[in-house]
Amino acid sequence: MPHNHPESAERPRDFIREIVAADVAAGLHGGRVHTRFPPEPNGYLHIGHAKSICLNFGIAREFGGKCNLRFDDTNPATEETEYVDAIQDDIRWLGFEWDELHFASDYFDQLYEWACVLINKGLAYVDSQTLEEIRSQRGTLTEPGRESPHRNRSPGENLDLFQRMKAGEFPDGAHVLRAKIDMASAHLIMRDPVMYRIRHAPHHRTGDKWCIYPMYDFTHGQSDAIEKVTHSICTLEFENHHPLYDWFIENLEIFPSQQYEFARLNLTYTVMSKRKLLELVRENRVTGWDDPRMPTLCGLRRRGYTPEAIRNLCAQVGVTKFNSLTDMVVLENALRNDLNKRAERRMAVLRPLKVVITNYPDGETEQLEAINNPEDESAGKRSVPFSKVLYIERDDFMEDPPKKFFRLGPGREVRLRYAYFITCQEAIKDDSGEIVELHCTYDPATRGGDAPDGRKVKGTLHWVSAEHALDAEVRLYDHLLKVESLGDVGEDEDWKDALNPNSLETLTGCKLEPSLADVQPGTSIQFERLGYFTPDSVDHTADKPVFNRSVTLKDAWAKIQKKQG
RNA sequence: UGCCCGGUGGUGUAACGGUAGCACGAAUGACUCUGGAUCAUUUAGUCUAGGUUCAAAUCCUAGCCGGGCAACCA
Repeated sequence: MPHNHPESAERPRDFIREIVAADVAAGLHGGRVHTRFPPEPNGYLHIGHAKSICLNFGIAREFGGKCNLRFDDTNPATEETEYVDAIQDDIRWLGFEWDELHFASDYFDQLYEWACVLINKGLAYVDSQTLEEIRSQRGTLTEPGRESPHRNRSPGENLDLFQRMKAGEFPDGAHVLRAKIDMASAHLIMRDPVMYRIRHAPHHRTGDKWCIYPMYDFTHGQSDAIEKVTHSICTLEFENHHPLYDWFIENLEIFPSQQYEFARLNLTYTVMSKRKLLELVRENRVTGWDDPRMPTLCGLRRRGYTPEAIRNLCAQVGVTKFNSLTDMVVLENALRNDLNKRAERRMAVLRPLKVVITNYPDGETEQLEAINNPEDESAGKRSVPFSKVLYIERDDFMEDPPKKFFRLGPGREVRLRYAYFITCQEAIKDDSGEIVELHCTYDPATRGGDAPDGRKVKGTLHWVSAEHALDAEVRLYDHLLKVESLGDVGEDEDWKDALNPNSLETLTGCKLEPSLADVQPGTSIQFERLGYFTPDSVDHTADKPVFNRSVTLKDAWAKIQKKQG
């Protein structure tokens, strides 16, 4: 069976795209492809949603089709306009634009009519039992359920009751509209599922118009049908709903949208449940939905992640029905790969150690030329001031260095990047024995960083001139969780005990090279040898710079230490 | 115990009855004014047992393991 899609040969393929391609080839719906992304506006989008967004919008783009954004807003208790706005911002930021914007709540009138259709067909009835009664009759995994005493009410009676439910004659919970399917079905979901419940609650869009609200199952497929969605792609937990999805469409005789399920994205060391993320926000475990430790799109954005990196991750993980757990390093690598090509380099010292160049003239300053991005010549060059007193990273000096430590130690010579070779002559300590300052000498002949005699050094350090340095706060982020997966947490334990207590480390008194004064939020910069950083979009000001670490650079020395340590 | 869906190196995936491939990780080496990047090499896999077939990761059967389902949530 040959594949005749040469135009799509290089695209990432997956089982859903193959189905779509086959449907197009077969001329289904005239070859039209229409998808939708259907978030519930009860929280912010996270990177798991990004996978769904890339899939749905990506397929539409690749097959010349359309993709709608539809808010699945059938539960007035949890949904808010704040989320509606944020979700749209995040989708656009990720790089996608919808063809049509819809709200399931726009279909409430149509849905009500369709409920009446089912009542008239004898396929739906009003049940007046309590929630507990209905629950107790549902049966178990192995035993069939029992039929409600109201199951055989006449269509006329049902219609009357349903209209009065809508008219607001009854309090919450007094009645419910149920589909009349099969209380003995092996599919629990088919045991007369609830279609409508009474909720005297204002809705973020329809206000007080309704006091009955349709359930997800009685909304989603029909919304797809109304919009003539050809491929309704959702995550695995809706697989069980598939027969019901089809049942409503068939019995209503409406457009036959087809549902397909794929596995949601799971990442190590983080949580992807909206409920849990909301818990972190409400309990102030994080500063908000956009806390840079959060896996939300706004959190990742503030952290310094780029849309490209997130889209690349989604392409790399693929689309399957296998319930997988993707290593966080894949995401981190996607960011490094993107930023390595684009981010300009600067020097910044996070934990400063003072260095005095004893043989350098007092009061002199010279400008040294530095390359902005070795991966991109068009990024040009800049000058960096050098003077007698500098800062280097505390980690770059060891009093008693092991063999594999290539940096500074007593009597050792290293290169200061773009500047000079220096040799450590003396480490000055305070009364408590802590090293407070290094005295070094420099070799004037090595200006720029090369020795005319061909002498080599093992290490190159970043540095900042003390006199010219900018003071800054730098926030270092680590995993939200200290365990790979919440699946490792026992059911009797509080999942929040798995939160990493060291997920944020705030450093003050960091020293930046002066050119960093101009960096605007939204820009990613590599601090050489340290990682990629970005000004914090909330707290950064020119007077008081605040940088977030997006991701570290790969660190071979740290790896050696870890292996030996 | 019922129903639905899955199981390919450490991780994520490809192979559509015909050479088990790719990426990430890991390891080694080269190069390097970032212990970054880059380049090269290596590592390691079809859940099990039967069956069909010239040929099975792929089809069939059974088992094992994992996920989901008993909200008036989505």
